[in-house]
Amino acid sequence: MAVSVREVAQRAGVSVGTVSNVLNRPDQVKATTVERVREAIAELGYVPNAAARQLRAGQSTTLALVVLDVSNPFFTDVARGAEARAEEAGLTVTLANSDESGARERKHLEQFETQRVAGVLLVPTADAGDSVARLREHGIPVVLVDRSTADASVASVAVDDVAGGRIAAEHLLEGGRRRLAFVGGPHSIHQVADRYAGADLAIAKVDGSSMVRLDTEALTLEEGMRVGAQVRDMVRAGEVDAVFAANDLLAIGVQQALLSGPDPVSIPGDVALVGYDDISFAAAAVVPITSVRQPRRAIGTTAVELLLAEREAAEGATRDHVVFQPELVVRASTQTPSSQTV
Amino acid sequence: MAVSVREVAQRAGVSVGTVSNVLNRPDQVKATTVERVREAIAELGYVPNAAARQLRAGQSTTLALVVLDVSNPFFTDVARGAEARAEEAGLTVTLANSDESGARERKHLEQFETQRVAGVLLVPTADAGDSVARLREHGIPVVLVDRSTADASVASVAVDDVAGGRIAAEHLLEGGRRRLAFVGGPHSIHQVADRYAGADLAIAKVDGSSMVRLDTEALTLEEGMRVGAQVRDMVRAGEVDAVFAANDLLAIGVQQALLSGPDPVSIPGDVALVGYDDISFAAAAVVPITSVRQPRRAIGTTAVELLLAEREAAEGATRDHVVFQPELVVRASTQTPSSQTV
DNA sequence: TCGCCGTTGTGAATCGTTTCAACTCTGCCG
DNA sequence: CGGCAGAGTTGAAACGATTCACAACGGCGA
Repeated sequence: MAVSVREVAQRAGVSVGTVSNVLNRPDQVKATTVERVREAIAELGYVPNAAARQLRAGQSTTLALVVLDVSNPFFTDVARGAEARAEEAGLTVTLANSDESGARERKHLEQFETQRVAGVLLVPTADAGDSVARLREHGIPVVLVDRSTADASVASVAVDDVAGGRIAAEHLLEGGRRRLAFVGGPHSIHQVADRYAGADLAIAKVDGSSMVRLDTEALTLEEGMRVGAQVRDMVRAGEVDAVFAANDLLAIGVQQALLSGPDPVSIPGDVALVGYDDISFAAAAVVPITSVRQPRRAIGTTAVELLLAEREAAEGATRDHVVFQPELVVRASTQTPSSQTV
Repeated sequence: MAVSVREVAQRAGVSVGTVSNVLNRPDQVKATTVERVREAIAELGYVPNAAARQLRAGQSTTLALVVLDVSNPFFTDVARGAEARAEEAGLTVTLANSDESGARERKHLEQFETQRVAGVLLVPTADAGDSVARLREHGIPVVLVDRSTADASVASVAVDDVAGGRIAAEHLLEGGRRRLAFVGGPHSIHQVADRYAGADLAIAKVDGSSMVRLDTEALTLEEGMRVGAQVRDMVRAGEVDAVFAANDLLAIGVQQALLSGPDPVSIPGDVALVGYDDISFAAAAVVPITSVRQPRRAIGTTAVELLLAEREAAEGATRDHVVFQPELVVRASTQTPSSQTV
């Protein structure tokens, strides 16, 4: 059934070693021989067996990228960046989804370990520590993505979420807002906690400003709408004049809730709104939403860079920790009341 | 470096065959021996090598799912369904993204062929024919997803897009609308063409009804907004009283365009709006959008079922072609003008 | 004691590729 | 004409797990 090098060799009248050479170092083989072998390959429809190749090589040419949610555009963009850079290095990327579940994450990582992947790019859940240690003990390089870790021995690439939270809140404060609401959760997600902490820093610097925390159970549109209904009442009551949402999905949900129903509140007239991630839906919302943009593709490419470096790195050497700075993209949802046509 | 069965065997004082038996048929090994081997495995941190296993077995236990766009919720839901069913069968699913490019699709399929995957679930681009034939010649079962094919010899699972288009248009006509606009494109995507054709059937049955075709270059939010601006003018001019968009992203874009700017038109007062796919954004839009729902998870699970059947199937047997019927989910965007508070 | 059976364990062969030391040519120099 | 360099090719060993024909063992009935 299966066509192997042996048969190709026979057909072309050469040895298996030569077939292998044609496949991997054609310049070391005489042109006419290359030709003959190529023909045999075509005639027999030979396809190399990746498992055998890998067995011999000791490891695969595949990188694993484990993300928290494949359907989140943030992660798909990171994936695209990683794929592009990996391809340059002759590697392939496979995508896996942990759905924020530690158990699923562990299952995937075990799976990847049996496959002897060339490396793992991991957007870790809260309890990834053990799995990561295990992988590294077994010689599989790991790069943590979107998370700065205390452990200096494992490389990471992240975005400064504290800074992101700070610039978002500063922007609102500069626009004259004083009564902020932070929509996000669960706070066990460190990105959420960091963005909140950053915003809190900004609040602390401005007298008379305050921020109330409205927790969500997930970073979804639905949760945004749920909390948005609450926000609407608080805006009407004058308790809140600005909302900072931990991501754009929440922000969009909040906006939908604020704008729908009888007697909607006005954005940015009654309340300003800032999101996080700058997904395309944010720009395309009814009132385009100001958002904090992260260099998504760059995160992916950098993660692969770090992984490649990791493969050479000495045992105990400390690893690189790249931290990108986020950027505020200002849109209609945070125009200052004064500049607003009422 | 690498721990193999040999070392485990030595440590446990048994032969490699026994270690293999402990791993694969523990019930044929005496309990105390199992125990001893398990301990050795744990102490050495042994992890089986998937490549070696696969080389011996002749094929992997991985299914490949190639989709047009990973970030489209439709496909991620299909993937979830497939994963769930595959897991029951002891298989793993890896996800690949063709980005609607025939070249990328081909590259992925070649890659999967070298990996000797257990099967391929393919959401095909226009020019997938050759690749599919090649895979099947080489003994890799293929199931086409989201596409009914003329070729009876390859299994497929699809949704009846013509029926979907028809029920969408019928719903609009029943609501008293007569001047429809179809927003979608390119029409080389068969789903788009089918949905249009289905809507056309409905139009043909109702005197005095018409449908104008507004082409887009892609099924994206941005394209929806672009065409939406056009639609707004046509609505104001009384040329259009209903919009049927080829998918929800377009519908949302159209809605944003209709509602924003000075002097927005009213939905569903001035114009009704129907989308397709029933993604969560559709329900969560400012005016919740009526949409055609497809049984997404079921598509995924069924695709895997067909693939499993395919593996047993005789050479020349004809394959199953499962066609699901879509379902209309009615929301505020198509309330009839009469029942509407003006 | 012998033969037989079932249970448990053995180890060599196998999968398809890559690697590498060794070999064969060819042509050329001295 | 012997020796030699270099290009081109060879073929056996190795990677790690699985398989399977067979061996070892203990128990049991005759």
